Amino acid sequence: MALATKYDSKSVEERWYTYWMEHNYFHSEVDDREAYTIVIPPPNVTGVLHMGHMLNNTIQDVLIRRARLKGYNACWVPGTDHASIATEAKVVAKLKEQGIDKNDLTRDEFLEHAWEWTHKHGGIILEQLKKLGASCDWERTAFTMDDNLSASVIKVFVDLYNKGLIYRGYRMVNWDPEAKTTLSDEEVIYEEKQGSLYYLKYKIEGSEDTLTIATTRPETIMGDTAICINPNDERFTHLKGKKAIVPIAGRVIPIIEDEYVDVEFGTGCLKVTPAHDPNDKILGDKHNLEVVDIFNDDATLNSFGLHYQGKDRFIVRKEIVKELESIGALEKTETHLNKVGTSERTKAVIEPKLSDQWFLKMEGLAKPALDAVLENNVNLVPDKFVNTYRHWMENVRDWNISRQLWWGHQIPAYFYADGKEDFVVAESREEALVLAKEKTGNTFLTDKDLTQDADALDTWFSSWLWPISVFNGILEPDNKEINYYYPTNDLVTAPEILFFWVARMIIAGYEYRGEKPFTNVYLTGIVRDKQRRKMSKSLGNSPDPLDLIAQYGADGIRVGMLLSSPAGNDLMFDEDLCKQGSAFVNKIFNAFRLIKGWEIDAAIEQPAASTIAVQWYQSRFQQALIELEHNYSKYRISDALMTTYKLIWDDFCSWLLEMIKPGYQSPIDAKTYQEVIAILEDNLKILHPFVPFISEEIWHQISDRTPEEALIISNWPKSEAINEDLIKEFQIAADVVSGIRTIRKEKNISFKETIELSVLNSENNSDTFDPVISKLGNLTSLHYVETQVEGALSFRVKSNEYFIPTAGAINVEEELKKLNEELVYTEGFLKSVQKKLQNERFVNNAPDQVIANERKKEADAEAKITMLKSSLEGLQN
RNA sequence: GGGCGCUUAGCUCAGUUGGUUCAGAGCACUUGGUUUACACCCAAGGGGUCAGGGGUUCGAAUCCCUUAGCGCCCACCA
Repeated sequence: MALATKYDSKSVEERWYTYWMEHNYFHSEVDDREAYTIVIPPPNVTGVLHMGHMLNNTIQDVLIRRARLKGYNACWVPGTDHASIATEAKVVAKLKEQGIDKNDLTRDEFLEHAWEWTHKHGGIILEQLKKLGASCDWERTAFTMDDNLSASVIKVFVDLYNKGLIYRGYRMVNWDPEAKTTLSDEEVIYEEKQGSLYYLKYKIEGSEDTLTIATTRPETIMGDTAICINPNDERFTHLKGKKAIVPIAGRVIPIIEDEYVDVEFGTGCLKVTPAHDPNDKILGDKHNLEVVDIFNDDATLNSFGLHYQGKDRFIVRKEIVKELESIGALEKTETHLNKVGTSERTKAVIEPKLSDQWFLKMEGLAKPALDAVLENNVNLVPDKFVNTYRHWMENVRDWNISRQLWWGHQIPAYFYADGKEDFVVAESREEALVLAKEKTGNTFLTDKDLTQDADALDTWFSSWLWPISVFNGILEPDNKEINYYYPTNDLVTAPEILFFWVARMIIAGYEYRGEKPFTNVYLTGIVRDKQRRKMSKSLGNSPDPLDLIAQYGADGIRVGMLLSSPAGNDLMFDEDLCKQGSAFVNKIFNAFRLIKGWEIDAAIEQPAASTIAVQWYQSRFQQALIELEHNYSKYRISDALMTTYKLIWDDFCSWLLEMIKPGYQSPIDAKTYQEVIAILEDNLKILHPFVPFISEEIWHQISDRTPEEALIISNWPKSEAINEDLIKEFQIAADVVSGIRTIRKEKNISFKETIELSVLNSENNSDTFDPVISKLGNLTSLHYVETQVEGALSFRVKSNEYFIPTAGAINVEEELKKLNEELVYTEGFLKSVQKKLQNERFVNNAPDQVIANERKKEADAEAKITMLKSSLEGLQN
């Protein structure tokens, strides 16, 4: 069948993905092979594919496909995350469009909408991954709110509570007034903002004196419960024991002393608002201050805000400054650069807020997870992240795991009777009731007396169990799947979530399996645009991955993404990389077209050039195989790709195929053909992880294959002996060919015009590759001579000299100049080598190998100088 | 403020324990090439004081000190 001249990636990709699915190659079952497992970092269930996913999943697919070829039982578990705050925000927004306010719904009604949304949009991203070629075991697709995964989360919560590790605390947390939930510290982004520092005057009680404090948040004066000075500050000795009056509010508050106050900053007087600043809270606790919370949940002022009640904090800031000014309480305003915490999701400015939250004690849990990384039981790639990891784990703080959201796993704590304080924690309502009866001794308690805590758990409280829960290892800790697939092998994810997720998975792994969750963590970089800006929707600088796939083909994008993305380095994405990727795919396709087009003639003997070319390539291939092994073992995926890229493009296409290519419309001998097909098949195997589609396509074009013979489940090429000498000899031949081409170009001798080559052989080099030189140099003849050839153009490779006689006259001047330049360089080189060798300390200290090399360099240079000199003489005569 | 890391060709990056001409790769660039797989191509080229300075050593891109610039993480003074 005739091959199309253009490679049609779209139809090929659809065809083979369907074929792979139909034959269930991605599916893994427990068997007696060794397992190789990856769990996908679950994308948000309602998310869409972005460039970061593309990079991340391409890498995972490369790893999993290679493992499959290497004979492992490869299992890549896909799935999605319920992403509690992100999804809930989307659902709230969508309801708003329909004129529905979340606050008017019951929890169950809201969840119904959320599920509807999830079913509608959920899993789109997984469909998109299929376009990329991701060979996930789709039968195992998991969701963090699947029944068994949810049950796992609840079981773990109860267990940790019973171990005394989960507690309830009234703490200052990050409050997102827009989403009306708390955020973990990691979800708060600090941004530098130009703000103002306001100097406010407070009257001293019982006198006409005032004191001045500096604050960035004048609206919080309504919550002031003290003024604090440094006891060592002599400026304020007269204030000790006095009281101050809050402007506008008129409340009287104590002046306290604490060394916490920085004498240098502002005026040295600090207003203390325990409800709205973490440090003030600490001061408040220490000095037993009253806590006055002046905000509602949406950051408008409550009744403590007096006439500002109901107004937003930022509006109040402006208005209150005016009022303070009008009553003479504003001394001055200075500009001030400060860092403002904002919500990662809603961008709202975070309000520190005191509230009842659930916490997990981290210190003891973190220890084994820290050791695992420090002792290399878990490897971070690149390892520069180890320091960051250690720093965080050594300073880990308790994890606030409750969120004031509905979408997610509801906290299994049940309050009973009238109290908001008394509760039991249980996996089910029924158990809770039993426990509550026991605890209270009140056997008349009924289900109606129980109220489950309204909060949901932090999303990460389910995803930290992911490598275990997808194999149901929490609910059935001894099932055969978890025992077989766990610990998994590699995790591929972004460094941004090293602590959010990776560290916590390691913690959960040791706590619930007594074992790490994975051995290697490959941290990808962030995908940025050419100006180094992070790709984001809001900047509009992120191309749509599906458009790219349509344009360049999935294979092309995969190559493009991998071409310049060493682990941990950001990837500067540039569509030119995709062009390069699809050019590579095109190159592979055309190499196959060439081979496929050859007519075989069994009667022809194998030409000498072909015999040697094939042997040479086989050794080169083996060399590359070793290099690949090395690259993969270090997770240097882009290097592995580059090794493959150069092997195919340069060695296979530019050298091997050119060496064995029969003349125009001439047939090829059967032996060479067979050999090159075998070579091509091996090439396809190492190409497959990077370009799965075209490799499978060509594999089947070579010959008809049964489903059992598909490339995706074939075997990685075997390693064989390498003929190093042959590779070295070839390199010399290749240099000779290059030399011929250079002369042709310099002297305008067409590449089609045949020429003759004479070799003055001073070193008895092997003539193994002479047929190759003849063919690629387009020579009429190649012969060895004893003396220099006069009236010929010459060049030198190693210590041999090559002559190309020309019809026209030689430009003696030019040749002399060239020879002289070469001579000067070689003499200079020799001099430096000899200087080294004459240095006694070098000869005494350097290893023998190094000295031997220097001696060889010396000898080579001397031989070359002799040759150059005699050439010069020859020319001058 | 504390900690970590980076600076090599126009761009993105390799460079393993200091020692084979070690100063490299890919892309980009320049020049030449149209029947014979591929112009998404072939061939031949140009290009770097390895951020600056100092030191250790027979020998430094590689080790030490220092200066400058950049990045990340943590904490965060109202």
